[in-house]
Amino acid sequence: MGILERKEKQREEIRKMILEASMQLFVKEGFENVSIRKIADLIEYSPTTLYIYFKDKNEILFHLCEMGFERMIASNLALVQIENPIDRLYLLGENYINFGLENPEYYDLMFIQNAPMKTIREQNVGHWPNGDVALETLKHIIQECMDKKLIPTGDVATISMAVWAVAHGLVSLAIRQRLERLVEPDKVVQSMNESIRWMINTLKKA
Amino acid sequence: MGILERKEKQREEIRKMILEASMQLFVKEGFENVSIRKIADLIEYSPTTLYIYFKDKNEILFHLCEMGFERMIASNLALVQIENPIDRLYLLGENYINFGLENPEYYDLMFIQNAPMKTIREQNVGHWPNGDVALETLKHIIQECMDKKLIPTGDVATISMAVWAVAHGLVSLAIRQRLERLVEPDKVVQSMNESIRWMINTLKKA
DNA sequence: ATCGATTTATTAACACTGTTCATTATATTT
DNA sequence: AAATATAATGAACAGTGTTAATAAATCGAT
Repeated sequence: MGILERKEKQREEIRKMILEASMQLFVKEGFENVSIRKIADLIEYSPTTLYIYFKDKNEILFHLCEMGFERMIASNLALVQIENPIDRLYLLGENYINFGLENPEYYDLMFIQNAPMKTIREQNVGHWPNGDVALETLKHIIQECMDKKLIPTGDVATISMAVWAVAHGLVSLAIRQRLERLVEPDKVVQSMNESIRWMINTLKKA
Repeated sequence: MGILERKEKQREEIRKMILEASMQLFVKEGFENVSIRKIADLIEYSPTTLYIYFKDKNEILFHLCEMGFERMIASNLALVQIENPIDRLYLLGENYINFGLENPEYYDLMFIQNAPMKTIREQNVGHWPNGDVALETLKHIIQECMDKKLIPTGDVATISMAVWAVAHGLVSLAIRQRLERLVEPDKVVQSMNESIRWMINTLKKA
């Protein structure tokens, strides 16, 4: 049955072409400028062809979202060396914030936009491979912090939620220009860093 | 010059008509279904007429956003009675979260969407009346908490940022279905409450 | 009251968007 | 070679925000 395999391979290759063209548009012109027609133009296919390889635009955005997570996970890789879990937690947070500020378009897709979640929900097995990996990293570090009594004990999910919320809150308010109402625009990043530092410090003291 | 006044009044009345129709669509059919054409249909004007009264759609969305803040500010009014500022802070957070969960569409416009901010930036005097009022409330309570040494001291803006970030992080992750990855969907709200409680407790202890 | 100017409203159109259907072209199987 | 399955397409639907040109109504001054 080598022929079916080859067909499947060809199919996968075109899917890859579509996703790469999408990503090219995405990084160059931003999220809003990724349209089915523009992707089709880039790979010199007709717009309707994309619907043979993907259910809809949301599915394409979902894969772009997963690519974003790959980047983030890669940038977290250096953290395994740090032994003190609370230092690791702090650096994870720093990494998260830097990633968000440096890749606002990816961040948008990963944590703000509805589109990727729609695809996940439509798959009856709600698969989110890379997203879940990133969350597991957080939970693991939090668990380690609690095991070593470095932060107040509690339910892992609950505390992970709180910590994630701080980081996401800061990043999403920042990239949506809401923090400029609290401090001057050119001091937003600095204030964000002070905020998490203050937060982690109060966490440690508690 | 009573004639110019009357003209201004008429103009303001049509603006109001437009905004009321927009809000009607907004609360009934949600944010995505507010289109220039639908608003125009509702008030039985042509779509282009709206551009005589508003610069663009963003400006209409900005006003809807302000209406959202009015609701939120109104629901915060009961807080002035509470004397202990940390209790007031806790209730403010609770209020914020409840508002977000009960009015996700408004919340979206107020804290997530770019559109209203675009209008604010385009006004050379970046006016955001109701948004700023809401932020002042938060800052004021934080300041009072610090004055009475109920939370660790620091820059008001920085700490306000951190506190806002927790609340906004929770709400925005919730309404964008991201928290369902951390706990089961039907336990999200409960976990959110536990999260802020844990957070405020560690704040108090520190 | 009429003329000219200004304001207000509309029609038509532009340049897009995601998506579907019917049709054609290509490749595979019988 | 004919029949069948797959892949690709053009045309179209139903919508989006927005603008330019045009018509209608109102207003100020003669």
